[in-house]
Amino acid sequence: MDQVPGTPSLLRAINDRTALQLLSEQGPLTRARLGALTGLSKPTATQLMDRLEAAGLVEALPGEGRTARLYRVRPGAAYVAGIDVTPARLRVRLCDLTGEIIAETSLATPRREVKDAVDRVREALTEACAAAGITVPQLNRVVIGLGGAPDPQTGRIRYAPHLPGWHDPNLPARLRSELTGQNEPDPAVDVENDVNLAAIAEQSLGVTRKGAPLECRDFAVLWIGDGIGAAIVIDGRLHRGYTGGAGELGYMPVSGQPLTRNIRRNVNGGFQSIGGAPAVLKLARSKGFSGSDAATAVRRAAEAGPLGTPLLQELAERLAVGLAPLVAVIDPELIVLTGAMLQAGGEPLRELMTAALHDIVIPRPKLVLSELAEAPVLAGAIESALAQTKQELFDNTRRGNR
Amino acid sequence: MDQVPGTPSLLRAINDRTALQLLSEQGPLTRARLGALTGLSKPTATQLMDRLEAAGLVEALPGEGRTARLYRVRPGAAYVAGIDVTPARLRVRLCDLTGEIIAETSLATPRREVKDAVDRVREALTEACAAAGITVPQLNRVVIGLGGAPDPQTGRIRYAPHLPGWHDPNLPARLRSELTGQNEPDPAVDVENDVNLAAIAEQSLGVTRKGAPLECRDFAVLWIGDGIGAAIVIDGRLHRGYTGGAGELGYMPVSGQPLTRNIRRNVNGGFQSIGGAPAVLKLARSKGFSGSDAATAVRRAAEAGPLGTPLLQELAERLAVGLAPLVAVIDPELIVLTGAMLQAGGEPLRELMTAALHDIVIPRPKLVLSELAEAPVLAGAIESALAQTKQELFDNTRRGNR
DNA sequence: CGAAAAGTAAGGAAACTTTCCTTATTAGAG
DNA sequence: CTCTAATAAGGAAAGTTTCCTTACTTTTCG
Repeated sequence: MDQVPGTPSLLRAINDRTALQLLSEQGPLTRARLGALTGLSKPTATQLMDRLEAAGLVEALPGEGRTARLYRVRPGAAYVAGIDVTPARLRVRLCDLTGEIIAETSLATPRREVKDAVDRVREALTEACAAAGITVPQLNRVVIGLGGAPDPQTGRIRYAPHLPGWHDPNLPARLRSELTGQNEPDPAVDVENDVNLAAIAEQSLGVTRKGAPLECRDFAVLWIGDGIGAAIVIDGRLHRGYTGGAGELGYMPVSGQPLTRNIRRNVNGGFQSIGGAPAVLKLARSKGFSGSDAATAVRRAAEAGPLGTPLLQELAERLAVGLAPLVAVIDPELIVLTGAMLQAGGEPLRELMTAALHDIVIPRPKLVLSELAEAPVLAGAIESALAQTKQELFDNTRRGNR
Repeated sequence: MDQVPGTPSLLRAINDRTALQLLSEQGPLTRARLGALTGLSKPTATQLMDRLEAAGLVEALPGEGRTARLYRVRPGAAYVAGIDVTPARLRVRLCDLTGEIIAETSLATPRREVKDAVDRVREALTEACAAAGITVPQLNRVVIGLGGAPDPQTGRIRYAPHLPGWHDPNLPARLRSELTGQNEPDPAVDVENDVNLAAIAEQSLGVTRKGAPLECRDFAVLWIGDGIGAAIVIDGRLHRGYTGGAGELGYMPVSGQPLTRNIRRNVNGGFQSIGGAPAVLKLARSKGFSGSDAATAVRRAAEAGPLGTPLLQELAERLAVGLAPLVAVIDPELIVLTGAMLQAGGEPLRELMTAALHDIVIPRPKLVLSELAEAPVLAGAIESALAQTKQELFDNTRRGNR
């Protein structure tokens, strides 16, 4: 039920909101242009800008004399951080409200030392903030991506046996309260599955973004790197699932493999036992391709022309078998392929996978390679943090001015 | 982007809309009560009622003198029809705008006579309308449910080999233009998958409805009767998939079965070859239960106590194998079981399925039997038609009064 | 110098709120 | 049983908020 009555002040809230949205999407705008885009009249647009400027969310670009003044979102109105957690290290990226990167650092995980996750996050953030010339309490939101899925009910992180130090059941609460000193504001902290963040990145910056030739609001992302995972976007929104486990295909039973029972105890079986890195590395060796890891071996096969086809064909068929249930269940318009192994397989693997998939299920989604070569998880974390932050700033403006 | 500028008349549209929503959800209301529910003041609520009454959408209940007048949605402001298409017959239900059933008829399909689908729909609707004392052009919307999936792009019906006469590629267009005479308005016609309609019925009237103990906005419906199908509701909205094939699990490859290639030619294999009616009937016979159809055999097993357990256990394990990919992909909060065979299996089968499913996938959704014993597809068709019709009436009011 | 664009001011329209008044019903006291 | 006071409904008038239109001034640029 809409508890919000349609009172006139609701209008201003709506208009302020769309104005800020437009400013952050389309860059600097004049008052007149903003009026045209929102559908509001010139005087109203002026009032609106004055309000937003007074609230500190918007600033005028320095202009000479009485030329049309350009306004933009004030970069320093908020800062956000994205963190990509892998077993080897924590990568941190800091951005201002416009999405400009203001610092990027990396904190390696020392061998054999299992440090508390909260301490490591604090350390990493402090270092990055120092590099950017701001402080941790100035951050509005921190989004942490990792190879696991936080349960929305409990906050506990599941599916992440490879990340020691991240299984404290109070982790979400502690991250929200122990990052800063006593009297300083705490940034909001979200923990999110890394593949989900990659999907957010695809939707705001990648192949499915607005305006791209493959723009779409219903798609899946298949990530195969060290692990296997999928993310699902439905109607433009990420679908996490009730326990946060949507798209966790690694343990899903697949055709051609014997059924694994007592799944919570058995770590083998399911899709990962035919498509996971160890299985693929073994397959590659049996087909005559070697490498230190599966992605390397696959890359060699993809670059070997016809010689690599037997390996790629077998791999494509295995992956299609894992993708088939996803296609039958949600019938996506598009599946974006990413992660080290799929990137390594490149176009040859993509083509073979498409053919193999279309042979075993009835819907025929397009398969495309991700174009986000560089740090999709970090990019998604930043996008997610910015989206949330903007939302909050809009709402605060509204409340403050009522 | 919101192209609608936040002009004051937008407010009235919003308020009119929520008012009608409240009236149709909560039954007759006084002006004062409506004001309280919407958060609007008394005078505004009065104006609003006057507008809606003038537009013919609302009427005052006859009241004596100066007691508080009760207003309700005017039943005759719109009529809708739902049709459940099965190979044996067409069932038609007619309702007024308040959802009251005003007629219900059935049209048997003559043997060996493949009549055009449009003709049969027209015939069925004409008969039902005559019984209700209205005419076909008075219908605002007709929703047709059948065991197949219309492709949203093309409108063609797929996955429905059992319905001859329904494969005309122009069917959607013809249904929209050939049901009435030349100068009469045509009702809007939607063709929808029957399991999807059952899911809509669950959400508005069944176990997941608002206020029910198991209310939820993310769930799946598993339907096993003559065929196998699933429907997926995410964030309260039905997910149909890009080609309309979401939840078509029948042809999905499953663990323990050999992979079926060239799926568009081969009609065997996949989930239906272990969980479909013929396979289950065969299984039942091998376990000593007979019956004219699979549901009957399963019912006997469910009523046989421990004697039936071997059959039910095997059946539960098969169905769990088919459900596992759905759970791994979307991680629903709840799965509603319905359709003749699952209803026949009842609580014993549900329990065994729950245990079998929890043994092979990590998320543990609740499995519940549908409580909609009577014609869920028809109920869903009516609900769907009413929802759409209300939407349209609201918008018309807005436009008309602007 | 004149036209176009940007900013500003004033008056008006649409929607909602608050406040007050009248009228009818209802409950309780005599 | 009758009268009176409280309560609730309906309605009218005045005031707010938000936006729009129109008209005017200032500045830039051809």
